Amino acid sequence: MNFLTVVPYLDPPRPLQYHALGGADKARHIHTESHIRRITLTLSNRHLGKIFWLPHVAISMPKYAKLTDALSLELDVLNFWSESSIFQKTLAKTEKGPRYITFEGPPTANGKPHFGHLMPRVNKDIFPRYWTMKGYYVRRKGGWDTHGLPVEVEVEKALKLSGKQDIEKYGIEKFVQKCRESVWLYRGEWEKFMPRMGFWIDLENAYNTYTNEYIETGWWALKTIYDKGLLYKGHKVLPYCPRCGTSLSSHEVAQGYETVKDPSIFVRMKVRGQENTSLLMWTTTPWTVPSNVALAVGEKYTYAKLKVGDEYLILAKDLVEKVITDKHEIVETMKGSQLVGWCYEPPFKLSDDERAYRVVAADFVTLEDGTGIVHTATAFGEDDYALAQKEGLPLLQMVDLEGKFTKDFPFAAGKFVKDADPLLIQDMKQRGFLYKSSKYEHEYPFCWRCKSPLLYYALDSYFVKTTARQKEIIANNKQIHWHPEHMRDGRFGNFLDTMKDWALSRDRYWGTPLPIWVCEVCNEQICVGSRAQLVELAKDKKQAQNIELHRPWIDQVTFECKKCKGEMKRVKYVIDGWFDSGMMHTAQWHYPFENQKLFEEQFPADFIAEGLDQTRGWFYTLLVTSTLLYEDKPFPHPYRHVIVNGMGLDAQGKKMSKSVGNVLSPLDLINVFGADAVRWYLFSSSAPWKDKRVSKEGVAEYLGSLETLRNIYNFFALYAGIDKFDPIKHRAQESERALLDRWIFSRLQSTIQGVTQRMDDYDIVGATDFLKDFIDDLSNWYVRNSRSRFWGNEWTSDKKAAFSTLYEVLIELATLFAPFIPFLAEALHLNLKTEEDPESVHLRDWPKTNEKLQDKELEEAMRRARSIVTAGLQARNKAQIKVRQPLARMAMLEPTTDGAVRKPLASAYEELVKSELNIKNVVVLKAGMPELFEFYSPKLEYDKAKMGPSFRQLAPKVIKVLDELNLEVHEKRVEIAKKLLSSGSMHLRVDGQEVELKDQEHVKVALFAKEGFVEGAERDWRVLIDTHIDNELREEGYVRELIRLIQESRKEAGYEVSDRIEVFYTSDPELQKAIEKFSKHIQDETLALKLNKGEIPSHVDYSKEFDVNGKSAKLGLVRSR
RNA sequence: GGGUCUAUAGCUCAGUGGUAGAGCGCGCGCCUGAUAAGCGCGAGGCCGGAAGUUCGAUUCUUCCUAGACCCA
Repeated sequence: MNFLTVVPYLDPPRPLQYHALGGADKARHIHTESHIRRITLTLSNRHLGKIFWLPHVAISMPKYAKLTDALSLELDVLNFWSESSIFQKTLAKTEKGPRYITFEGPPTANGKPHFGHLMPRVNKDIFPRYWTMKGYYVRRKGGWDTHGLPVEVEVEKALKLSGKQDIEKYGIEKFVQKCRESVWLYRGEWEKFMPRMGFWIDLENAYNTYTNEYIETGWWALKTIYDKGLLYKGHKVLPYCPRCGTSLSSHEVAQGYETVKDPSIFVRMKVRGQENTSLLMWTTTPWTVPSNVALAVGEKYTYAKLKVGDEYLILAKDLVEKVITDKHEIVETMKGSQLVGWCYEPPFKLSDDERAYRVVAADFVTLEDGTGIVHTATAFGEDDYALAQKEGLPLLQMVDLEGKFTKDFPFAAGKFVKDADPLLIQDMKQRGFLYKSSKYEHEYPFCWRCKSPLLYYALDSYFVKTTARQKEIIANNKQIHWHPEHMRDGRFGNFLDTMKDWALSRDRYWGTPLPIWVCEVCNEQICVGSRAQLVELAKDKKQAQNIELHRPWIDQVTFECKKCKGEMKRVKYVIDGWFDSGMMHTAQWHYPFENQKLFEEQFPADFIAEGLDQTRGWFYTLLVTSTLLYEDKPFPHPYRHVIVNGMGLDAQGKKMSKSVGNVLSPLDLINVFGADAVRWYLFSSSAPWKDKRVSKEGVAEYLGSLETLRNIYNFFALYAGIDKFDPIKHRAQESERALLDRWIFSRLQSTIQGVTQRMDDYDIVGATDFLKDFIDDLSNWYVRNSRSRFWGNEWTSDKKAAFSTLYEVLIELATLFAPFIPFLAEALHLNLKTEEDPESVHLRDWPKTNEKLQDKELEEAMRRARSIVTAGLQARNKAQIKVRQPLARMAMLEPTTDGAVRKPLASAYEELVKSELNIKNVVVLKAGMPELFEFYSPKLEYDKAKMGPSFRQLAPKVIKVLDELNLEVHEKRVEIAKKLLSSGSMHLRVDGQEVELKDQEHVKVALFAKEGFVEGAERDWRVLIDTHIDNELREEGYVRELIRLIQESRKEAGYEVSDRIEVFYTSDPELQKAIEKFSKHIQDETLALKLNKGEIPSHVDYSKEFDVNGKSAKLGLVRSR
């Protein structure tokens, strides 16, 4: 059953493959990757002459093929998916089903995919796969974020342009064209990366934020918001680069902080009406002093009036010692609130406004630095600006957009502000306003592009009045299920609580143009909400008909003002790119212009996923736009569940960044371990929202379960292949299933239940825990104990049961694993499925728990059996008797802890325990049973603390007697213990007096392993093994050892599992006796047709001398034909 | 500077108001018709630091330190 013919040569090169013809299971793959240290070419002799080197050629995958190399497996599976259109088929299958909605947070394809893109995408893949298998139709429309400043910046770099002047010189039209091309720079990489990681997404129908349709929906939204009165023009203080002539986004500002020394000046502000008295103000930006309009104080703080020399200075009392180094005395203290309303004389009086130059209260005043009296220049700080709004202060703007003083300030007109600092300081000093000056070290933002110091600048901007709907937005958020939960009221909730209006406009080129036209004459304003409206209003309708909605073309469209017949022109702005991506819930469908039904069906999303850094980004913009637009829709929208993933850090826990050079590309990892391994690592290592220290070693640590899964399958495949197992023909009836079979089925049901529950709760790591536990049980208990059941020659009902069970478990397990590791799951399924099964594991239905097969009692009983085995192995370990040496008997002490009657080991489990521990008989001991003392020796344990109160001065003597009794011979102690247990008390004669000691109260019978026995314990089980080895046991031990040695030799000789052999041997006489006695058994076990005693002939394939439990033997093997 | 999160074994992480667990790694041993596997045992931690609440704190509170993210 081959499912594959040719695998295309995918980038990067697949590893060289050595393929031995004559058995796919003998194939070995060699990687050049360093993680595989050992290269094994242990091919059997027969194959050695037939090794072919076949670079880049696929191996076809027969039924029950051995799965070895994850990379070729995944490439094969990718090929299968694309050739058989499996993704499309999963969609077709569920088309009539209920809807499960996800949104794709669009990436920008002008950067290469990195690890930060992989992390949310594995989450965005697993849930759609899961819900699809549950019968839901999960449309997975892709999307591209193609607008915005980052794109412009990339293009500027590429064209070596710097700033807006350069761009305009270059030509906006040409520039915009370049932007449009630039966004697809790495599209090819993205289109390779996403499928390679196993991410199923519909890229053919992906939305794209720069299309006219997408923009039109944006316009519709803006118009809707405008009509609600929530779009307005205002001022915003923004970090601004005077050289580039643009404001910077917060992200850009964050990149450019540097520690610098700025002047630190203390300035006297002379109080009006008070002789010789000044408020002492502090600032680190002398150039803003001319624009000062107010001083801010904290109402609650205490301020002190000082006499310094012959003048009076006022500042916060707590800062006096820090600031005033001259001799001084406090003459008066007052609250900040008492200062409010005072007027003062500034060094530069440039405003005639009577509201200027007074003291106001502000809550941003701190006593950290300065004087507690804060310089307020309303045009140059966000706090200052807000204060001006609140207090009605005038706006004094002495600096132009190039960062130079205007002619309104003749003293330094035309000078760049930073250059004017020394002049201003000098001037204030001369005129007696400067109290003192020094240097101050602090963090200050610089333009990351040109290194100019940024100025905080009040600029015209259009705003969305989000604060008008703050209550609704918060209420909406309350209904959203955040994972982790603390996001809702923590980081995200706090952000909503301190929400500010959204500064929407950008004085840039490549973005959705703000659809507002303003009359040049009368300032009449129109917000356009559609292309149709644009045409209707345009002077040149033909021009507007098919216009490209970007700058510069859209700027050419003008209207005639209905009021004054003047010309209306579009404002020059484009809008924040975040508005685009935040509108994807609607704009991806070009709603409301088309797709009405589809939109209603696909809104809101059941689930979205993105990184923690999107808190203020996508999570916020989606929520805000949706809350503002859809006031009638029930909360929550536009998403119900959101999984926030942490960041990808390097192995040292540092953020990955290009400049540090610690970036690990996702493909680097995938090409070493495969996508399944990377996915499994991300799913199972820790909760999604934890930061991940990503490294090859880290991924390798989590390979365990996957390798075990592959090994289980390979075990099955080996025998299924040899015996030509047919799942239909050899299917065992339920009644034929053995205890172990019923157990693993029950465990499987519990696992299905657990995984389903966790996945329904969006708890991925919880789901992987269930899967890991099951894999462990399946491998270490089911397969381990069932091996011999797969070996028989005849199709007995037990063999059928074993094969059927493991087969059914594996195929169900592949189904459960499918959303997690889609490749390996698919490969397993392809190898296991019958004609009746769907062609892909991803077309299967999600398993349902079959309660009939679930038996909690059975699972618990098996746990007991396993505990006993563990305890038994522990005892063997202690006694230093290996498992291969059979032992006569073992005893288990039935647990009675907590008074609860523990279920003993049911006899059905006895065989399991016996074979695992290689022990012939098992005895169950109950407390109080006389047989106890065949294995255990009793001692009397006493509690000194209780002796005193009961026996007073006799107590020490009673203790002494008890100690002596404990030194008696075993038989004597048994006698005492029996008496105590049967009568509940014991009588001692001490100092001529008779005392009675009560069982449990004064003394207890403690049990210790009798000589010749060794104890082991696990959970509440105690187990004793009889270490006595008689001759017969010793002989059996020899035999078992010998069998193993022959098996090992067979392997060394390179024989097939089913080859018949002939054995030659010479040995120690004692050993020889045993061999003769058990020859039939040895022959059966090793497929030996003959055991020849005597010298090893020279023609044997293999011979070696061995030490068999201290006796020497020499073996020689020949294959019989 | 502010907010949120994190800090537990060498590594990656669980966990609990009663002084701690898993997986991997390491050491020792075992098993082998799963062999690039499998099993058992063991060593390893004053649960980031300090203070408080409490009979008792790794767990709750506060502060500090370090890291991450977001905001300034």
